[in-house]
Formats: sequence, C-alpha cells, structure tokens
Amino acid sequence: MRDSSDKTPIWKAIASALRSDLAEGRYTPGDKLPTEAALANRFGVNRHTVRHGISVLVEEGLVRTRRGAGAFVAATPTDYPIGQRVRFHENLNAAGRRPEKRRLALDERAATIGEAQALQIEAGDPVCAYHGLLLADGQPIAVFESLFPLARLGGITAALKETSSVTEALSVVGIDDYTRASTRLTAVRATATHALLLHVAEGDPLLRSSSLNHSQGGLPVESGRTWFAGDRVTLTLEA
Amino acid sequence: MRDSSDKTPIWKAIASALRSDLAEGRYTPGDKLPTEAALANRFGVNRHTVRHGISVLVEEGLVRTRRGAGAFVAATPTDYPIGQRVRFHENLNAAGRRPEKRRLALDERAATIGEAQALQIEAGDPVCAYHGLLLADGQPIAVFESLFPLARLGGITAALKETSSVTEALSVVGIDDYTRASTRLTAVRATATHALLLHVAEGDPLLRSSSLNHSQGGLPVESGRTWFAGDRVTLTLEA
DNA sequence: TGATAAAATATGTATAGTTGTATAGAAAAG
DNA sequence: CTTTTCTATACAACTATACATATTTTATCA
Repeated sequence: MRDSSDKTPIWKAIASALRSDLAEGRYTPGDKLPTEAALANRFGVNRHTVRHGISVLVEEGLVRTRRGAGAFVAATPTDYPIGQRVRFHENLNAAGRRPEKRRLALDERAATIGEAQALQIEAGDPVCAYHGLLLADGQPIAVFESLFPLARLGGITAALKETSSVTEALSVVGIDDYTRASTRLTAVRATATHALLLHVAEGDPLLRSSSLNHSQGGLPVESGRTWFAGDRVTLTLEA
Repeated sequence: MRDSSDKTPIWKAIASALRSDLAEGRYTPGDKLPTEAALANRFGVNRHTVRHGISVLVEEGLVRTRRGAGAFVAATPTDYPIGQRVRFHENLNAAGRRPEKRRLALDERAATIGEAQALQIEAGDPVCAYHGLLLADGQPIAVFESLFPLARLGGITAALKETSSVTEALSVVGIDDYTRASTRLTAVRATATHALLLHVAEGDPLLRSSSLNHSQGGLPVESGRTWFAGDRVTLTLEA
C-alpha cells in the first residue's frame, strides 16, 4: 500500500476502507469498531495513522468514539416532529426508535418571576420541577427541564414518581389532552454538565427549545426547556 | 476529535454536578446519595469515574462514605440570611457553623468618587478600609471589603484592630445598631486573587454582594462588597 | 416474636484493556 | 530547507470486569 506509486495518504485510504465497511452494512449503528490496535495490526500501520483515519469518520458524523470504550457506529439523526401535540414516546416510536426517559431530579419549589409569567401564576407559587434525560435506543439525545404549576395540577409530583410519561402524569391529575402553544428555538453551546449528560464535547452545539403547553381550557400546564444534541436529532416542524 | 474529550475531565464535571445538587438543597445532611451504580447510569459513565468525582466531595468534607452502606451528605452549604440586620457571627452560629474572620488588610485612605457617593461623604474624605476573609468551620466562604466613613466614625480603625467584629467595632465608636439599607447581588467569575483566597478554581462562579448599612439615624455607616464562594453559601432573602 | 443465617446491596481494591494527548524523530514530498 | 506523513514511545483518562469486604435486607427457624 505504501510502496506503490499511489499518492493518497494511508490515513485517507484507511478512512475510505472503513467508510465502505459502514456503507456495506458490515457494521450497523451501535456496533463497536475493532480497537485501534487491532486495526493498526490489520493494516500494518501505526496506531496514530489509524486514529487519523478514524477521526475523518468522526468529523463526518459516521462514527462516535468514547474514551476507554471504543469507536461506535453513529446512529442516524432521529426525526422529532414539533407540531400541535408533542409527545416524546410517540415521536420516537414513530421514528422507529426505542424511547427511554431517565429522571435526574424531581422536586417542588417556588416559581421565579420569569417562570411564573410563563405559566400565568404568581411569582413564588409552588411548581413541580421535573428534570431528566431523553434517550433513543439507549443513546442520550436531549436534556429536559419541565415545570408544572401545582396550583392547577396538585399531585403531579407523585404521579411523575410513578411514571416517566408526562402525558400519563397529566392524565392522572385530570388533563386528558394538551397542545403546544409556543416553541422557541435557539442554538447554544453545551455546558460541562450538558456535555456530560449528552456525551458530547463541551462547547458542542445544542438545539435549545423553550416550549409552553396548554390544556384544552387554554391555560398553561407545562413550561419546558429542552436541549437536543444537535447531531442526533432533526427537529421537523409541521404546518 | 469531537466526542468525549471535554476540556474539563468527566470526574470533575460529576463532582460539580453533585456539588450543585448539594448547594441547591436537594440533599440535606445525613441524606444518602444515589449509589455509585445509579450515578454511573445517570451520567452514562463507568462507576470508577463516578467514584473519582465523589472522592473530590469527600476531600472537601461535603460527603462521607461508608463501605457497604453508601455515600452520605456530611455538610451542606451554609445558609446565610440577608435581612434587615446582617451579622456574620450570628448568621453562622444560627447555621450551626463556627464563624471566623481573618483580616487581610486594614488601613485608612481617601474615598474615591463612587465610594463617597455611596457613603454620602465628599470624594477624598478619609475612610477606613477593612479587607478580610470569612470562614465557616475553618473553610473560607467569602472575601469582603468594608468601607467606613471616618468623619462619622473616628477611631473605628483602632477598634477594628482589637476586634474582628464589625458590630463590636461600630459599638465602640457609638453605633449601637445598624440596618441593611440595600443589597445588590450579581454573579461573577473568580479572579486569580479571589480563587486563591477562597480555595476555588479561577473562573468559578462567585456571588458578589454590594451592600450598604445605615445607622439608626439613617446615615450610611458601612459600604461593603462581599464575594461568596457560590457552592459553599446559600444566600436566603427574608421578607 | 426474636435471633440467626442467607441473600442482596454497596463500597473498596486490583488488574487489564482502550482511547486521548504529548513529544520526538525518521522518511518522503514539494 | 520546510512541510507533510508516518512511526515510536510514554503517559493520562476512562472503561470493563472481577472480586473482596462491609452493610442492609430478607428469609428461616426455634
């Protein structure tokens, strides 16, 4: 490979070799690639040359690496429709992914001025704060923070302890349906905490959504913020 | 590479995530933290990485671990009430901590324009500048800078040389009572100097308080700035 | 009921494997 | 001569696994 008169660098050759392996379905999303040492041995080159090749695929978003664990085939971005009714579990099932929610915190506290304004309650009124992680096929795709006004939804904290589903919890406290009233999107850089939870690098771009859900009566029942890992989710907006 | 190589090590991020949980009062002294396995699952990392993070908190004295039992909260951030009367020693005693003040500088000089305005004196008028460190149970929690108008409080410099207590020193010069007229709070990043004094990392978040205390007569007797270590103190505001 | 043993939990320790980073140097190309 | 490519080495950070040891819970039996 080296002695012949090809002028393409070895690391590029390795990159395209691996890329065609992926294209052929030799490895499927979530699979672990051989270790760098194994690849170096297979190609008869130094580990750093292999690393250079892999880094190309990482740049392209085809592969994700985890220190100490290995290199894994990246899953294609999940389509996440933002419409009148935004339901995590339904969205992911529709996208053919296995939805999972991981609770990070759940407590009751007083609302700040800004939060109160959004929920149309008084500052200091009690709210339920639900903080967690959204996963698709076991891979973290977003961090969320939901606020529920306790004045209108007494008992929702207890309900959320039983089920991770917001829809179900709201149903328990008498809200059978709720619709998205507003969604605001901005791009931000990942903080250390978000980076840790989402398994991205600090400073990586995130898609932040600030949303408000209303009950059928037109009153706010949930105010949420969600940070999506930019390269794992594609938000789709319906008319 | 994009993924997994944060600028801040994972174990540090975990340590600060847990630390802020403590600061927010999510766990109170005696409470059991989630198991290492649960935390590893929550953060999506290996148990050893979590252990590394926890060991930081153990070093800091915030957490105590018992083999076979779990990790327990040893101490939580000191509650520091900001009300009409703000007294360091009383505040810490009420919080069950041992208060201590360490003097860093004490001198007399001319007031700058801004300082004079706050103290309602003329620019250039002499003031006493008192600079020091506040500690709780021997751990530094804040850096303060107090200014006293010498025109109204002659002899306070000498008094402050005898006692570290502002309340006592003011009493010596005839001020038996004083009340908080205003408090302004902002979040800032720790400078190298503050970081050194407070035993935090440069750039860590500090809570800066700019305050003004009046005598019973309604005249300013002290203008102060205090930098609290964000994760060691919780300022509580009374009505 | 109460004591005891077994099982399940949870932290502590040890070892090896994998990726990330830093440094230095040789070889080839421009 | 300088830059790029590749090699070589060493170490840091994180993962994976296994097992030891202490604690708590559960089951069992007198």
